[in-house]
Amino acid sequence: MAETGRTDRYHHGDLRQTLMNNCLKMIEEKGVSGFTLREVARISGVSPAAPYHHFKSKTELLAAVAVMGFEMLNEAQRKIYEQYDDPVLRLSALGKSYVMFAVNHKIYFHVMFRADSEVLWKNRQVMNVANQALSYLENTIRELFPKTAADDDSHFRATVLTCWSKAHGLASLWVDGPLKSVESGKLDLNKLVDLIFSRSVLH
Amino acid sequence: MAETGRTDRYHHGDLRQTLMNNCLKMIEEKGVSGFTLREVARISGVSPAAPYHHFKSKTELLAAVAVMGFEMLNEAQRKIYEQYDDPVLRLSALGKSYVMFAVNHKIYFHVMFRADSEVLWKNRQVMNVANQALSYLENTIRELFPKTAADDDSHFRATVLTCWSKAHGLASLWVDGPLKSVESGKLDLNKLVDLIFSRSVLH
DNA sequence: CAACCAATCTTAACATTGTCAAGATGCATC
DNA sequence: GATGCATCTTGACAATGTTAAGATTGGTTG
Repeated sequence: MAETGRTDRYHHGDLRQTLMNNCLKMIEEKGVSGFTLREVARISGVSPAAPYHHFKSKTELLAAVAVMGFEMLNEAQRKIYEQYDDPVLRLSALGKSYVMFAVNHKIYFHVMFRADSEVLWKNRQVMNVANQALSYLENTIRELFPKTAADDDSHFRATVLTCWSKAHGLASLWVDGPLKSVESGKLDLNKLVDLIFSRSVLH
Repeated sequence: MAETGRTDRYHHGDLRQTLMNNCLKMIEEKGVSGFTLREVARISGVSPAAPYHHFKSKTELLAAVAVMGFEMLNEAQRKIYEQYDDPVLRLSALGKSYVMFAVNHKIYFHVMFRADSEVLWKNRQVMNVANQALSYLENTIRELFPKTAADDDSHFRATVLTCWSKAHGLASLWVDGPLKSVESGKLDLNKLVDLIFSRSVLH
């Protein structure tokens, strides 16, 4: 890999952002497990210890990238949310948007849901921003299942999860490998997503 | 961790199996990313280089565990397949079984779909055994969408993927963390799975 | 029974990694 | 111009994945 991001000799300027960018670059080339703090530092033109002034550990760098990814996802979901009025249309559009985000930002999706998840989901910032992403889906479905006073909302929750599961499952299978090898490349993702989310999504 | 599996002084007997067992034990305690070849060797009462006579690399140990997991999943799916005659009932039972496998064998599921997937899915044995797991689902859905001669089976494929996605998505969200923190522990998984797979699964 | 052989295990070493402590450097502020 | 704080470096540490070369074993063959 080429050296990137070096500006001065000593001080850097925006090392934090540079590290995150080169982290993504490296994961793209070598995979999540091939990602190395030392090499990211090397590529950023900085000593192995430098990143520790911006991130507490290797995992926290990944967490920061994950947060960035969730913010992008949230932004996409928000746009969809505001674009549609009809809850049903909105719901399928949200699902499509979710899958498309995963496909168009594989590396982010990897880091968000794959890399070291046991540790990742203990990070509060990650949890908060992930919760926000979920809220768009919840609000949309809430309109379809208005909460009655003494109703336990298990039906509501189940619907939220069904929708989330379909989107997340398809995204995971597509991005994480199985689908690529198992179902080969014959499938048109666009058509597929349409089919999955167009037909009575609620059931 | 305690020392386990040591029998003789030099020769071991079934080191291969011992390594796989202790690998699972270690992942259970320290997570996938905390898993270490050297410590697995240590726990198994063997030198750091010994595992290399049974697995080409650390990743191939994980691949072997993944294969074992898929075989267990296949076995479970096969039983369900033979237990039900009606394709619709069979379908929802297969989905339920898939999720239940993930929940009851979290560590296997982790290794099968999480750990180092970029590398894992290049292993042929993994691909084959994963394909077999998929076949139960495909055969069941095929009965519901009989193949007409010149029909492109995009509808069939989409249905397969919808079902797989729902099951895999729910399993992933449940096992991998997000659901635990985001939706808290208020949900009864059994009820949930019933709800998701009982209502017109095909749509 | 003895000699051999292939499988299995060990010891020793290598480069690399994540991380930390101590010190150097530069920017801003008084 | 001196001071203080954030930022970066150097140097070190233990741990890891992996390999090469040699020791040990049990089974097979003469």
